[in-house]
Amino acid sequence: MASIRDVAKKANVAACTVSRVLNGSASVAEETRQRIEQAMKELNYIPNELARGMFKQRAGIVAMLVPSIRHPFFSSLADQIEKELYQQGYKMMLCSTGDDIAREREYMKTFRSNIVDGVIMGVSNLKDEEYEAFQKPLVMLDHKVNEEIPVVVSDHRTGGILAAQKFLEGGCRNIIHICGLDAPEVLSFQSHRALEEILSARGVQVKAVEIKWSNFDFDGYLELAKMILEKNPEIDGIMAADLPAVAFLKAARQIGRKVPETLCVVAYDGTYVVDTNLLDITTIVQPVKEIANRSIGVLVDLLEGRPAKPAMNMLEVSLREGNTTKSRIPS
Amino acid sequence: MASIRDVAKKANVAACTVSRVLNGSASVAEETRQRIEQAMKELNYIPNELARGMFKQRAGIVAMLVPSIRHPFFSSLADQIEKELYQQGYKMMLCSTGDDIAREREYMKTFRSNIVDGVIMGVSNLKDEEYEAFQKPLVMLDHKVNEEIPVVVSDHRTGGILAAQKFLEGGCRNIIHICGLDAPEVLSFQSHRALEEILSARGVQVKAVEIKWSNFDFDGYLELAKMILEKNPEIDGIMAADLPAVAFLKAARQIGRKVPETLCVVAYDGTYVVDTNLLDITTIVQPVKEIANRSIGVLVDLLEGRPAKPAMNMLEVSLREGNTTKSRIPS
DNA sequence: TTGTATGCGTTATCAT
DNA sequence: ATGATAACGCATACAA
Repeated sequence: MASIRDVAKKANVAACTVSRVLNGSASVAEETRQRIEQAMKELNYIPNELARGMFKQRAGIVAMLVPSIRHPFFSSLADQIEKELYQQGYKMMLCSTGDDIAREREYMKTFRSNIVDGVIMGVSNLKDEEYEAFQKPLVMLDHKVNEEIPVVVSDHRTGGILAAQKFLEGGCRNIIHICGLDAPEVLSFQSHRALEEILSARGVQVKAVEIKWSNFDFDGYLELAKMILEKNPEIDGIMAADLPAVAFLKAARQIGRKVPETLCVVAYDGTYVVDTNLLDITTIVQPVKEIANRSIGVLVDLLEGRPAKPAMNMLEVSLREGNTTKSRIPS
Repeated sequence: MASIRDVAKKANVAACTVSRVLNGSASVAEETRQRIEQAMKELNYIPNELARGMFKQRAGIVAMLVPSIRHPFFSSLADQIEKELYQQGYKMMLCSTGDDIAREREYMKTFRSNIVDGVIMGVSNLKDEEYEAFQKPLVMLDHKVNEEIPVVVSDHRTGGILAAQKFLEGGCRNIIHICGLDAPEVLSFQSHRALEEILSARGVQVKAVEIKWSNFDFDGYLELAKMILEKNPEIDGIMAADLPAVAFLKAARQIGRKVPETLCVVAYDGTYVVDTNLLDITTIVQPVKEIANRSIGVLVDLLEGRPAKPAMNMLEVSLREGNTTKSRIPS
């Protein structure tokens, strides 16, 4: 690999002059510039970004950590984030933890070692102190650590409210919500709070069933769904992320439960998994594009030392009405 | 950020002694080691990988370039590749081109600048010379440049043969194959060759319709499918990647075409998009895990200077039989 | 066992 | 307009 000094030698100048041509950082005589550009071409020279990064204390890379790259929500989000980063002149390093705490911790350690400039955390199973001890710009998704670290999150409370209304309209009495872990800092759990608040006030039963996102095994979801529906015939409403929601629809069909007549299903996320389904699924849609845009906006501001925006960034969800829920109670 | 010299100062030793403790590269007195480890802890020291990489001429990062991170096939593959890389001690940098040639070229340039050690090319729209001029280990997916650059590819010819058999069994007479571009170096086109060879020998019409992978817009696929089915009522067989295949199934249902009675559909890839469908879709399955394993095996061998394996790595596809095709011609 | 000197490739500062 | 020098943080060869 040709270095800047090889180019300098070939063009009969000092290395720093080559550097000046490279960066346009100072005026160089036209004739000298030509010689240097010629030499760069002949040597097929490309600057070493490692050395550059070392000098500038900046790698030009942002890491994103997710539970699974395959997961449709995270792959859609990562796709958008990469696009945003590209526009801002950064590269993305996408890593996945498989929801394994040790791997998350290990990656966080790697990220501190100057290989990346900042991190988007799409997974967060460590203790708050560990995020607070991270000494670089960090943006958390769906997880509030404290008042300092920026967080980008969908308005899950509204998501829960919208879903609750659908269940009420459908006259449902026994709801199961397939969801993530319950912890005060896990903001997506707000959807469950809202659901429960509204529905139990109307005497509707709501039960949470916790699963891990990274157990991203559709057949497993399908078995779970079948088991739940068979063991609990009184269940008449399901809220779940796109993938488990689809699993319930498939399970319902297999055991002969009619949707939406005897079972209402609301999917949560709105990835292409709902689009590709033959049914038109009622869905709470997270604004993936806006999440990506806001996350990178906040992170790049931090990276480039611009004034900080508010730490809490909440974005609107929307309801897409399909026919896996009933619009009105038949009277 | 504490540097190795800060640690050295605190522990009253020279920097190289700290380095020795870090790497276990030479014996250090037990008491000295303790002092150093203590100092590292107190300073919350983490080695600077940029500096390390600069010295070692190695970044510990492998790039993967794909047309779209969202695409279920590529996100599944990227997920596996990341796992394989992690096991081998490398990080992955995942980038997408949106099938834009300029972006692919730009990324290739970035990848040469010592920021990554090698590249997995999941997209390849440049001229062969550009890949040949790349001076680092490269593994191409589905694309043969020459006899030197390693390529990992599914046995698409067999894929085409398996599909052709299904169409023959179903008595289909007019097939449409939704596929990528036709070029000698694009190996996935072999499936089309095989399909045509076998079917036209039996007097079955086969027509190729080219689409771009990155136009990853399900509604667009759906419109296309509806248009094709309505304008060509004689069509009785479809082969397409998972996503467009599902679009055809949805379109068929919308315009009242019966599957598999009057329309057979074979999906190609076998991502979870077919799993999540309510129908049981006949599918040619690419061995994603094996592709990832072989790709990284070959690449890491190159990176670590081990003897090169054969350049051509072809992996077996399999048929998963569903009920979007007929098993026997009703006589 | 430990320390000194040097280089990896780049760029900023200061000098000419 | 151009060059010499030093520094970024680390790891090696060599010396002590």
